[in-house]
Amino acid sequence: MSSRARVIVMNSALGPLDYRVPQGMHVEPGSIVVAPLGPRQLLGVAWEQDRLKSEHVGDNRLRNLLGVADVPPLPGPLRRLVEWTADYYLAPLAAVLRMTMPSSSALEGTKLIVEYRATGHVPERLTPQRAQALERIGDRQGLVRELATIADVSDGVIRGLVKAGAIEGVEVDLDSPFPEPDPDYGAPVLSENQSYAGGILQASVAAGAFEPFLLDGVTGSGKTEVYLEAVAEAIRRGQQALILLPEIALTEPFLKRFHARFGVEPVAWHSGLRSSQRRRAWRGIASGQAKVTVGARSALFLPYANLSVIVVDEAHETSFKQEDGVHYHARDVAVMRGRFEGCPVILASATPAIETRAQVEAGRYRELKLPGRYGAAQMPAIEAIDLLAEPPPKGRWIAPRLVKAIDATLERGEQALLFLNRRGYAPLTLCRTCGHRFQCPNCTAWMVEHRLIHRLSCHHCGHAYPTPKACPECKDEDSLVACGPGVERIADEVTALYPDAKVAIVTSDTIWSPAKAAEFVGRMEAGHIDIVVGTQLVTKGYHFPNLTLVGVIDADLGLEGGDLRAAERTFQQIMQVAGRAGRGAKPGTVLIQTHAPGARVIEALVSGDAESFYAAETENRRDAEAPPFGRFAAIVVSSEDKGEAEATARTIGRTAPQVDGMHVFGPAPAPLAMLRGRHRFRLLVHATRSLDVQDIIRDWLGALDWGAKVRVAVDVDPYNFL
DNA sequence: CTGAGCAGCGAC
DNA sequence: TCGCTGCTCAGC
Repeated sequence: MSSRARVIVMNSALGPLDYRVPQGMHVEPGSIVVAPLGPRQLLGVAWEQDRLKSEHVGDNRLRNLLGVADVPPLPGPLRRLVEWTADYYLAPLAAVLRMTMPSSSALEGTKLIVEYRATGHVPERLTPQRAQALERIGDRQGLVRELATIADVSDGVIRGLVKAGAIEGVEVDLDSPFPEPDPDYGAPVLSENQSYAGGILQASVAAGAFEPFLLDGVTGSGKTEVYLEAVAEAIRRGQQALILLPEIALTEPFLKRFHARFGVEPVAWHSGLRSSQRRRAWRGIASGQAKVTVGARSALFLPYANLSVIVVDEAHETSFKQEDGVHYHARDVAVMRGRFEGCPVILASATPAIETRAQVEAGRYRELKLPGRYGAAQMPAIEAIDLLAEPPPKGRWIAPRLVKAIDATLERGEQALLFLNRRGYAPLTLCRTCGHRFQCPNCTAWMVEHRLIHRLSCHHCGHAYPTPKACPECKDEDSLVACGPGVERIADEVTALYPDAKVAIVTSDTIWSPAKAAEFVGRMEAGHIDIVVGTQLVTKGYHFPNLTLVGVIDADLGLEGGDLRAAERTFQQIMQVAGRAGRGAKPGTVLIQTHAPGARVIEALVSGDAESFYAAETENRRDAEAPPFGRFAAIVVSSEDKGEAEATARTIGRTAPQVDGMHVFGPAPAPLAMLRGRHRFRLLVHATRSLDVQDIIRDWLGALDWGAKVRVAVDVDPYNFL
C-alpha cells in the first residue's frame, strides 16, 4: 500500500493537494517537498492530513512527490502559527507559508563563496578614496559591491585595493556555524529596577511557558539591557531567542550593542540580506545552531528549532503591521507564536499602544515598569511653540525660538535633531502661471519633489521622473513653485541659517540599508554631524549622548486625516523623538511647533501627563467601540477598470449579511482612490469583540464571484485607513 | 499563478 | 486557414 501526503503547494490559488509518497522517501508533517503540478515543479510543505479539508482524490489519480529537501521539517508550533495567521488574517495558507520558507538556494547543497576583508596592509599609493574605503570598511567583510557601498566608493576602488594587497578574498562556507554568544561576556551593571525586571524575565524563560509581558519604561530607561537578560538566559539554556525590531535601519546599531553584551553579533534577518546570507541564517535557525536572531517582522515566521523567548522592541510601532501581501501585525502574531512555542513574549515600549495597555488592564499581559531614566540622564524638558503667536519668517519653517535654541546648542558643541515626517523637498509642486499641479498618473497623490536627486517621485507607487524646467501645461519656464516643507527643505533652511554646521538628512531615501545606518551612527558618534533633519526613521532607538535638542517642525501633521489612532500615533512619535534628547549626562530640550497648542495631545506632551492622555483616548475608543473594545476589518476592492471595481464593491456591500453587532460602512472610493494604476473602493466592517468577523467575512465573500481583474483584499485590524 | 484549450476575429 | 488575443479552467 502506498502512502499519501497532503501538501500545501506554494501557490496561493490552490488548496491542499494530495500526493503519493514513493517507496523509500521519508515525508512527515512539516517536510519541505518538491511536488509536480501540471508540467511544473513546485515547493510545498507536507501537513497533517486531518487538519486540512480537501476533496478526496482517488489513489489512482495521485502523482508521486519528486523529492524532500534536506532541511529539518517545519516544526509543529510553526505549523500551528501558520494556520492561525491564515485563519485570522483571511490569507491563503500558501501565502503565509511562503514567509517561512527559504529561498530555493537554501535547499541546495553546500557552497563556498568568496568575501573580501582588509588585510591591514597599507597600499603604497594611498589615494583619498582608498583611505576612505579602508577607514570605513574597518573589520567588515563582504562582497566587493557591499564593501563599495559601505565605503561610498566605486567597485573599482575596492578591486584596486585587492590588487594592491590591502584587501584579500577569503572563502566562506555558506553553512559555517554562527559564533556562539557568551551570556556573561559584557554583563552590564543594572539598576535595582532593571535587575528586578530582568530577574522576572529570566525566571519566565527558565519556566518555559507562554507568558506575555509589557516591558514599559520611558525612553532611555534601559529596557534593552533588561530584555537582553532574558536573551542571556535563553543562551545559557542552549535555546534560541528572537528579537524583532521595527525597522531595518535599526538593526545595525543594535548589532553593535548586542556585540558589546554577548561578544558576537547575532544573526540578522531583514530584506537586505543576499541569498547566501539568507540561506545560512535560515539553516542555522532551523537546526537550532543560530542562537539569537534579530530582525524585521519577517523574522517572525522562521523555523526556530527551540525558541525560548521573543522580544518585540518598540512594540507600539505601526511598521509592525504588514500592509501588503498577508496583512498581519507582527506584534500580535509574536504573541501567538509565544503561545504555540510555549515561551515568554516581551513587548518593550516607552509608549505602549492602547491595545497593549488594555491587555495589561485585562490581566492578560504582565507589566514590568522601569521608572525614570538610567544613570544620570534626566527626562528632557518639553515646550510647545505656538506657530500663530510666534511664526517663522515668511517662506521659512523654523520659528525664532527654535532657531535660538539651535544657536545655543551648537554653541555648546552639542547636537540638534529636527523632526519632520515628510520625505523630499516639498510635498506639492505647482505652476505659478497656470496652477498646474504635478500628480502621479497611477495614484491619487501629488508628485513629491526630491531636490537632492532632481526628481519628482510618487511615494505610493515609485513613479518618478526628472524635475522638468518648464510647466508641462502652459510651457512657462521657471514657473514651478514648491509648496510646503519636506526634510530637504528644512535642511536647506538650516544650511542657510548655519553655513558652517554639518547637516545630515536622515530618511529612507538616505538610509536605505543597515550599512548606511551604521555609517550615519558612526558620523553622529564621532561628532561629524551637528544637525540632523529626519523623518520618523530617527525617532527610533538611537542613542546619541551628545544630542540635546529636538525640534518638532510640525506636530499637527500626524493629526490630519483623523483616523482613530491619529492622536495616539502623534503622541508616540513625538515622545519617541523627544526621547532622543538628553540621553547622556547633559539635559535635553524638546520644542514642538504646532498650530494647536491647546490640543489634548500637545498638552499631554508638554505636561508629561501621559496617563490622563491615555485614559481619555482609551475612553474615546471605548465609547466608539473602536479597537481594542470592538473590531474593524477593511475590504478593499481594486481593479484597473473603475466600473468593474465599483460594481464589485457595490455587490459586496449589497450582500452584506445582517448580523447583530456588525455594521458595514460603504463602499466608498478609498481615500487613495487610485493606487498603482488600480481604482479602489473600500468597505469598512465594524463588529463587537465577541463576533467572529473573520468567519462572517469568509462566508460572505466566499459566496460571491467577481471578474478575474478585480482584486478583493481584506485587512483585519487595519492600521492604514487609506 | 501558469499553461492548455478554445472561441473570435482580422489578414491573406 | 493561420496566427494572435483574450478568456476559462484545472492543477492532486
